[in-house]
Amino acid sequence: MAQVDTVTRILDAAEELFAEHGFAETSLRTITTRADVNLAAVNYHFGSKKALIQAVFARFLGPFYKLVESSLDTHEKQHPDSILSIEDILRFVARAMASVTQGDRNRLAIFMRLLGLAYNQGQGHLRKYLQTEYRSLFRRVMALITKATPDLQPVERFWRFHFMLGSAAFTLSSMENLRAIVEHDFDTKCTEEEVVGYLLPFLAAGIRAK
Amino acid sequence: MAQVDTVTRILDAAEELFAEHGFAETSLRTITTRADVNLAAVNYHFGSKKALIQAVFARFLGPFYKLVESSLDTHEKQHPDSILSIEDILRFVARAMASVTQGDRNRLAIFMRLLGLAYNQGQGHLRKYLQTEYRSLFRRVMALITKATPDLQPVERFWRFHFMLGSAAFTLSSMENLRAIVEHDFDTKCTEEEVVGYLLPFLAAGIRAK
DNA sequence: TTTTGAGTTAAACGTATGTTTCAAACAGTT
DNA sequence: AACTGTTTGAAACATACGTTTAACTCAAAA
Repeated sequence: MAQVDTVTRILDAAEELFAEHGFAETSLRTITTRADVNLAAVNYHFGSKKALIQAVFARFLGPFYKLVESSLDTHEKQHPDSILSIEDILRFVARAMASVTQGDRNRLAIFMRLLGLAYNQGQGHLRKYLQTEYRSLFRRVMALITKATPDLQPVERFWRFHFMLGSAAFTLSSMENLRAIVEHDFDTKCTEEEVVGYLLPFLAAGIRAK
Repeated sequence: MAQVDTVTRILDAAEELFAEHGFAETSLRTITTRADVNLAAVNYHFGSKKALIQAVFARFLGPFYKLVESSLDTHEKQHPDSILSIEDILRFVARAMASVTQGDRNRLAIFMRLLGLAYNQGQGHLRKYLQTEYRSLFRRVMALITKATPDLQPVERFWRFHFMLGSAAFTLSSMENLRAIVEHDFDTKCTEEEVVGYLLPFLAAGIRAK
């Protein structure tokens, strides 16, 4: 075993490069060079490029999944019959995300960009993967949102959920660029937390519209 | 000159295929085969694949830009001192978009996908092209939004604007996929207009939050 | 000490890509 | 009909890609 696990080094490099350039635009040679690892290592450890992409995802989504689940579990035990507001739900998710990406500032942006890419890039094998692996979490959150918005038609709720997802994925994934613009145009710096602080009320008001 | 202009046939094919599979995943051979045109035609007429992508984009951008500008011009002449509501502004933009894409689903999707890519693909060639080409229109729309939301802090308005942009870009660019899910999960079909009809109130409520 | 097996390495493989070439076909003009 | 500039066509080119191969390393087991 090397100083740092070869598998980990590959995942770290792939994570950054995928978020920066997209999947198809990032070659295994670029990844293995950045990871300082032999080209064949990817196919040896992961089997294929597709599998590597999924592994990059799994490394985020696994902990994220468990964190949301467990925090919802403990909350439901402590407050068995409470109905969470939209803001509460979003805070649960945001807290899990912040916790998973903690340590690396760029990691939230990377996570979101990967999510965005997964949704509308490639021939959808990632979306399929996401939907089958994380269906139960999706359903659970969706059920909470349903309780929080009882007057909404199911189809419209579905769309509004994805409007929220889109806002978050798009904005947070290009947060660096946008923050640079803010600094240039308004002479102000925005922390990551501030942006999320702006985002959540926007989302909550949107899903409650009319 | 052929039955239908070679250049047009290439653009049509590229448009569809880009929207369906993304840019890197669509080869010139696939495009030229679909367009029933010789492989070399792309490099002859456009110079390179990059230039083709920009040309596909320009075909939307030009008319869209002019349409928004002119419809805002005529409105301002007819109602010189009126203040547009957020809904009004969004409707202006949506109407121009619908008019440019003229009912073709894929065209709206690719327009949005290009927009999204141009925005957060760091050093992409599309980004510069978009920013120089779009700047004055962006400023004009932003000024209208400012008048419609006088109580908002400039920085927060900036972010909310991009939250809106994100919702639209993300959702509409993966509309095909999402509509398929809706059809499967809710046994209902959604027209493009219905989705936009869901979207606008969401955005308006979001930017007016609190 | 020998054997074993997972891990690494450099090189090669086959394929697909964007681009270039240059001759042929074409349309318009003289 | 002959000429001219533009467009098309089939083929080749150079390169980059994901993947595979086979020789090698080296620590731990036998």
